[in-house]
Amino acid sequence: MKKRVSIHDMARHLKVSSATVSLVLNGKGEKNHIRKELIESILNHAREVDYRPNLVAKSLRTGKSRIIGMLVEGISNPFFSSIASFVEHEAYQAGYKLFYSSTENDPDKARDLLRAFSERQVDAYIIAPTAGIEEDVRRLIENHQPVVVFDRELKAVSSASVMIDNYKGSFDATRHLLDQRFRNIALVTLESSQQQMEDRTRGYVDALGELKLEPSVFKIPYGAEEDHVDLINRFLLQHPELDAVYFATNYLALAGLESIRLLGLQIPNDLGVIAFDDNAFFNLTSPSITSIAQPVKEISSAIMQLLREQLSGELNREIPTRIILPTQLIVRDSSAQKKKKRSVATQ
Amino acid sequence: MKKRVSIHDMARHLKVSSATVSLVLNGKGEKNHIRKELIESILNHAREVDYRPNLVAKSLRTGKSRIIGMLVEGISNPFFSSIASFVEHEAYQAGYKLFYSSTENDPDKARDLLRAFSERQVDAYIIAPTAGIEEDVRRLIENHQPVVVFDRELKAVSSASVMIDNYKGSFDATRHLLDQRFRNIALVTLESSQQQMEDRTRGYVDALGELKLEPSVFKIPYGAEEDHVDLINRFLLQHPELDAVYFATNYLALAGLESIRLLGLQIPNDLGVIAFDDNAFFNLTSPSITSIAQPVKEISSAIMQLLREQLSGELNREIPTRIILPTQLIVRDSSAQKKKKRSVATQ
DNA sequence: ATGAAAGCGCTAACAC
DNA sequence: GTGTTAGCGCTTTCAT
Repeated sequence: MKKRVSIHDMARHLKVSSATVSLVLNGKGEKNHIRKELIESILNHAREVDYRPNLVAKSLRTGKSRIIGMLVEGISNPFFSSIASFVEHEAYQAGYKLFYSSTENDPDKARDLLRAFSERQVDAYIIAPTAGIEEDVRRLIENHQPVVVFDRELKAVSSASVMIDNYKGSFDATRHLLDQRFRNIALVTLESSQQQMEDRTRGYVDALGELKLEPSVFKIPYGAEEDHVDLINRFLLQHPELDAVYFATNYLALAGLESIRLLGLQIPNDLGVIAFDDNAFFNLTSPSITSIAQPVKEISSAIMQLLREQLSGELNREIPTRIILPTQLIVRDSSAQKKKKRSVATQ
Repeated sequence: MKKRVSIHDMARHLKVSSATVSLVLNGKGEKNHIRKELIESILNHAREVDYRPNLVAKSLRTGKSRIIGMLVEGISNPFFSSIASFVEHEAYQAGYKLFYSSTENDPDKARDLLRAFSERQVDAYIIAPTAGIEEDVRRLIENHQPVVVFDRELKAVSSASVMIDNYKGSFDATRHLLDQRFRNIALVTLESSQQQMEDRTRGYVDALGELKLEPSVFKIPYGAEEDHVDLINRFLLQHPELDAVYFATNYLALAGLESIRLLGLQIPNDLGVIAFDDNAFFNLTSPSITSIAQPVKEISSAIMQLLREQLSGELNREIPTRIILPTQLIVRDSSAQKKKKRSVATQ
């Protein structure tokens, strides 16, 4: 194994001091009035021996790592993986590497990963928080670490954050179903106290409330993804009066569509469908699926913008910035206007 | 900002040496005959002040980081994100963190990331290689770094690797279409010299060859995803003789299905469809889509197994292990037997 | 215009 | 049983 060459090895070889080499390699040669030719020869030699700085040593010395740590719920969730992908791209341009990891909604794992990031001296944190890590995030902020929270509000922690307007998105979606003459609309959501899920539920309830309709909320326990289809099957069978279903998040929609297929129900005639979170495939199913799209790209840019402000230290205000982005209703065939017949029958 | 407490701070406070603290904190107190009560009080104090070791310093000292670096093509590709997710889980159990990053199939970015990993002293590498980084990977292996390559062979570099049998998977898929009486089958693939794509093409060509049928391969330039649909549209319009299409990778299938929808073609009567890489949605489209599934979970386990062998240093053989996993053909409606009429008409 | 030296926080060999 | 010490590779101030 060729031993890694260090700055000292090169200094020795060139008969200069390691300080000189360090300065030159960091582009501070000019500024420190080092001879042009010396600069040249140091640069050349470094190239020759394929010098690779040891960034661990550098980090230890400078306290910086040029790494951003990102915590998401699950990287296999397309919403998070596409955000990660956009943010990574922008971070890369700004000279940062992005390291992401999944919490699987487990506060212990989340805490553990946060700790791992902190122990590795990441320069900033992007967090889709899971309930129960309020204290840990608060501590980061108190210690003046750059932090941006997204997707879910962390109640009782005041941080820079990028959210979408879950309430309005949900209200509009429900409203759209009502406009299309659906009247018995169920919401299938997660049994979880996540703020964004509560906002979506409120939006749904309020939209129904305007027409004095009763909500019908089905809460699915978090985890146990393999049971989702069964649970939804059972729910739909127990509620033949329903004429539309609104799925509050992407994987519930997936399970729900599977369930509807298994039960042999026709969309939208037997059951209208709308889903929170758009998906490339919603355009390809028959019928295509109406959805509430989150502005993934805008969310990513907003995250990086808030992060850059903090990293550059420009930001000194005590009130952290909060960016709230609108969702977009994408109307497709699964919410096509109900035929009169059944609509009347079920009233 | 509460200053981070170091091992020295604690040593000073407890009036012992930092070495003692270090030993105790690393669980080597017993072994080094340190008094039970001293151990206790050190542990207690550490808890009290919420001591967080600086792993950067630790890494610098030990040369280890307990980090595995993983390079994938794009984390927003469900194939890679689900592998990442499984590997992360297993790595976590083994006490390693997984940091992943996307190459976007750009050799420069790949090299850059590999370098970033190496500069950060990662303990092992998992690489879905892009063409052009042979040298860099070879160098890692020469330097006795644990490396596992997956998804794509790196010609001319001998490394531990986990592959799937692309040739056979592709052969079987084509064979299946032939068995279903399709005769004019096009392959839509990427214009790329990636080994796995070539293997898939060979499988397709050979299966057709058995019936002395001519292949029809359409190669799409890499990148420019927004043009994929257009390109496929044009290809399909120029080849009305086709009765089936085989998409060589997941996002091509996505674009292809979109194109078929836009052209108003009926699957499978106008056009049979089969796709490499399964997807949760293939079950939900109408008709459902026949696919060749990669054993994602098995691939992930195999990767970690090979990595563990190398990390534990058990493995001294010169011939690196190569694991090849089978694919699975999942027959759905998009490849349902062709009706006689058109099949005859097009001959 | 360049070098010497201190030190980032931690570990491990060796003293005592 | 516990402390001393010497670095890991790098940056940066200060001296020359």
